[in-house]
Amino acid sequence: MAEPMPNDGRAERAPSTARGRATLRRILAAAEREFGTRGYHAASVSGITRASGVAQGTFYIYFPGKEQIFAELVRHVGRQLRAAMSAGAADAPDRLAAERAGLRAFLAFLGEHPHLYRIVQEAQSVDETLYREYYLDIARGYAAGLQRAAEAGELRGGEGRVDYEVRAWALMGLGHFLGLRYGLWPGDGAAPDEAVIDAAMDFVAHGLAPARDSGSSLAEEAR
Amino acid sequence: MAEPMPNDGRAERAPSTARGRATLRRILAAAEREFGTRGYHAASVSGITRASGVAQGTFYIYFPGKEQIFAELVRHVGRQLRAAMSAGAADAPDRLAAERAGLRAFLAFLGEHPHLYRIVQEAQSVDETLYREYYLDIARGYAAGLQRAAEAGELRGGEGRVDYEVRAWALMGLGHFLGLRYGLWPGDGAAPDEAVIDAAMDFVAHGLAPARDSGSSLAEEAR
DNA sequence: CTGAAACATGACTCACCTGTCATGTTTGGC
DNA sequence: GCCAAACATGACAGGTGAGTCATGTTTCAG
Repeated sequence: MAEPMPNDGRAERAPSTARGRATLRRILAAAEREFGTRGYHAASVSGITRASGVAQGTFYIYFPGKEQIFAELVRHVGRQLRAAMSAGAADAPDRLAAERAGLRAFLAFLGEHPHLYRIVQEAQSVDETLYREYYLDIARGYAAGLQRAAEAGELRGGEGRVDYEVRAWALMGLGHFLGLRYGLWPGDGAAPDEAVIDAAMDFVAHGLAPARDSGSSLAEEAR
Repeated sequence: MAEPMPNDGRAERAPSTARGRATLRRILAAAEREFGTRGYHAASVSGITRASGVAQGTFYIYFPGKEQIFAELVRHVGRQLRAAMSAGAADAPDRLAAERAGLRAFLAFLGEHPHLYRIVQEAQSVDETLYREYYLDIARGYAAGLQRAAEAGELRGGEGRVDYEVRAWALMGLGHFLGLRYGLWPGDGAAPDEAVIDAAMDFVAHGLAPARDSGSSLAEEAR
């Protein structure tokens, strides 16, 4: 215990002068570029200070260290992404339409800001807790929304809390991987987005099982 | 000649003596532990050599550098994971049952070897190409399998190549995220795996859309 | 106007790590 | 049993980058 904690005591405070606020903004902007293009480990604090035209020591007036500014950026990108998706899904007539609009907005965001999403993903190796919280947090609201929609008759009902949570994670994973494949990785015969979205929503809405309960093999194989 | 080329000419060769093979094995085993527990960047070649009881220089007899042994491990873990999933799904009666068995095997693998999957995921920030190839490769086979199953009437048919590819990516993402949530991240009210698998397969089979006909999903047309 | 607090500087310290190389030691084919 | 090739050693060169600190400079409330 009692290890030398570098980032102790002094909680982060907002700068109190206009000059301070401007400097902070420039540091954050430079950090976003630096982390986004070079990745967490290749990025350097000196790179950030150089790019923002600020001295090495100035950085440490605003952040205890490299990890903390990174965490700040991850949370910031998360807010942006959610805002974009909410905006996209704002006036959908029902929940399935909202899912479609959200997926479209997500893919669009990745296409426009690939380096921002990269920052979020890097959190996985830089600070697993941060990454976990990022998704646990989204999942909570997501699952609740799905349950509400089910109770409103817009989706098939689940059998319990777990069902909605699982669906939320399934949908997040689905979006994430389609985002990787069609949003971040160009070429390789990437299909036009609308076709991808149609195919994805067909799956989301109806699943893989053959049409109608033709009594086919819904094998309830035990263990 | 005499240009100082770093990792030139000499391709990686298998050791020709028993001693060499043993040393290589020990280095790989230590590297798996080192990368798996500390992560790529915190891991060090010196850590690997120390843990394997081998001198610093010996490492470079077998690998050109840290990145190369990491890539080797990623591919190795990939093979293990696929083998485990194939084995799990081996005698499934139909494609949906195979999906269920594969998901179960995947979650089990993560639970048993969390640090191995971590290695694969780290590839994302260490060598994006490696990561991309990992999934593109799996997706190819996956999509083909889904298409075959659809043509055999075990799944709903898609409208074209894109549909199957999208489904493959959707299913990989679904598995990945359920793996994160229920395989790698303990606590937080993680549900028992069978319940998770049931919920996941219900979604995979039927999607989210409300049942159109009045037929309750509880009615099981047993034959 | 003034002085204390906020902000800024950048050379420097310290820790760490990769990859090399000159020098041994072991192996196994013949 | 011999010897060339394979394998092994570990000190070290060379590089990087995070975080510190003693010393300025700017701001703004009073």
